Amino acid sequence: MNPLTYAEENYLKAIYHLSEGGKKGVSTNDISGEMKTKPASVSDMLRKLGDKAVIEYRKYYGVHITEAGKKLALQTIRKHRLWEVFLVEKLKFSWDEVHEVADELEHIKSRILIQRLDEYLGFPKFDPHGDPIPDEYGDVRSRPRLPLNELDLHATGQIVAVKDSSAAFLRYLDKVGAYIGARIKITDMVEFDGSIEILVDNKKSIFMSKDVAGNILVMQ
Amino acid sequence: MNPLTYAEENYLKAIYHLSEGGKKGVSTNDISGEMKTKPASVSDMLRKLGDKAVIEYRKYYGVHITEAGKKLALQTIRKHRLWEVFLVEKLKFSWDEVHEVADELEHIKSRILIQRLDEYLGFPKFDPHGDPIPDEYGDVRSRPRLPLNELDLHATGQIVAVKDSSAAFLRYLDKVGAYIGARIKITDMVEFDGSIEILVDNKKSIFMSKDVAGNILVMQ
DNA sequence: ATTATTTTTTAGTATAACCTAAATTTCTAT
DNA sequence: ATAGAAATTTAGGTTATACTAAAAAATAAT
Repeated sequence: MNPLTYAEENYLKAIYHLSEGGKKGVSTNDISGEMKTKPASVSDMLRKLGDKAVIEYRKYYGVHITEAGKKLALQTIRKHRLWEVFLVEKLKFSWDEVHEVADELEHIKSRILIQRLDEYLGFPKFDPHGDPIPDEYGDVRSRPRLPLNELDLHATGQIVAVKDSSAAFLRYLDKVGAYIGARIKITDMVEFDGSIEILVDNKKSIFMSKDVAGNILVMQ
Repeated sequence: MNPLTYAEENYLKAIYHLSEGGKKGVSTNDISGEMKTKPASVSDMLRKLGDKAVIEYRKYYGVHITEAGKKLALQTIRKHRLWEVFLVEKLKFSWDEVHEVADELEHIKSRILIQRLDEYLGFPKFDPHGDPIPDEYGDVRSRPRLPLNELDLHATGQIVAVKDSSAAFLRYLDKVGAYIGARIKITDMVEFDGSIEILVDNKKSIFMSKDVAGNILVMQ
C-alpha cells in the first residue's frame, strides 16, 4: 500500500499512544480528543486506516492497531524522539520547547537521514523526557519504572522519565530542580494528601504534591 | 494574510528562481516545467498567490514577484540552504544527496529552530554548492563570480559555486576532483570546442568540456 | 424492557492541490 | 492583416482532510 500521509501518520501515532497499556479498543471520541478534530472526521480517517490495514476497525466498537500499524507508528515515534534529542543536545532547546517542532520534523521521509542522525547523536536510547527511542526495527528497550508517588518512605531511586510532558509541567520541574537522571530519596510523606518530600542528589530538598509525583517516573 | 502552504511556498520559490537575472515576467509554462505540474494547475496557483499579494499576476502575461513575495521566498531558500549545510557538515551527506531532504526540511515552520541551527552551524554564508545563504531579513551577500568557460588561458581563480547542482553533475565533479574552494588555473584551451584543461591546487590536472566548465562558477 | 443519553457514523459541504478537456487569448509567420 | 500555432485560462472532476447536521447504533437509567 502507499505510504501514509502526514495526517494518517499523526492519527496512527495517536492511536498507538492511546492503545498503550490496555488492550481494549480505542474509541473514536478518545482519538477525536487527542487529535483535536471532530468525531466525524475521525470516522472518516478510521475507514482509510482500516483500508490500509494499519488498524482493525469494527464500526461502533473502536479500533485496534495491527502489527503493521505498530511498526509504522514506532517509526514515527523513533523519528520524533531522535529529533527531540537533536534539538535539546545540539541546538540547546529546553525540554519543554521541543514538542511542536519535533511533531513537524517526525514526518520527514528520508530513511538515511534518520540513520545518520541516530549515528550523529551517538545512538541515544532515550529522549529528553526519558521515553525510550525505538530502534530501526521498532524494538523498544524500555526500563522498568514506576510513578514516584508509589515509592515507600525512605526509598531511593533515579528519575528516568516524565508521564506528563507538557511545557507547563516541564518548566515546573526545571524550576524546582528535578531532572531526568537525578538520584532521589523519599524523605517525608504526608498521609493526608499523599504529598511527599524528596532529596535530590543528596543535596536539594523538594516538596511536591501527589499529582506531581504521579507524573514523575523512577527506576529503583 | 495566512501563512503560505507547502505548495504555495514551493511555487513561490520556483518563481523566485525563475525571476533571477531577467526582470521579465515568469511564464506559466516555465513554472509548470519547474514544478512538474500542468499549466492549468499553475494558473490555479497563480490566482491564489496573487490573492496573497506575493506575486503580481496579470493574466496571460506571466508574473512578477512582489517585495513581500521575495522576502518569503528568501526565507525558504535560507532554510533550505542552512539544512543543506547541516546535512553535509554534520550528518556527512555528500553534496549530491542533500536536495530532496532539504526540500522537505525547508518547510519546517519554527523561527527559533532556524536561528539556533544557524548559530549551531557557525552562521555559514554559503551552502555546499556555493550558493549564498540569505540572512534573517532576506539580505543576500553574493560573491562576484563567473562561469569557468569565460576565463582566459592561464587565468587563475577559485571555484566558488556550481550552476547545475544535479546529483549527476556533482558526482562527476567529485570523481574528477573538483570542489568548492579549489584554486584553479587554466592550463590549456581547445579553440575548436571550447573544452579546457585546468590545474587544481597546483597538483591535479583536469580536462573538461565547455559544457562542464560553464556550470562551474569561479571567483578571480 | 423500554426510554433516554451518549457515541458513532453517514450525508452533505468546503478548501487545497492536482488533473483533463475545452475555450480563449496571445504570438508568429506569411 | 490574418490564419494557424502556442500559451494560457476556464470549466469541471478527483482525492485528502476537515467541518456541521442528521441519522443510527450502543449504552445507561429507570
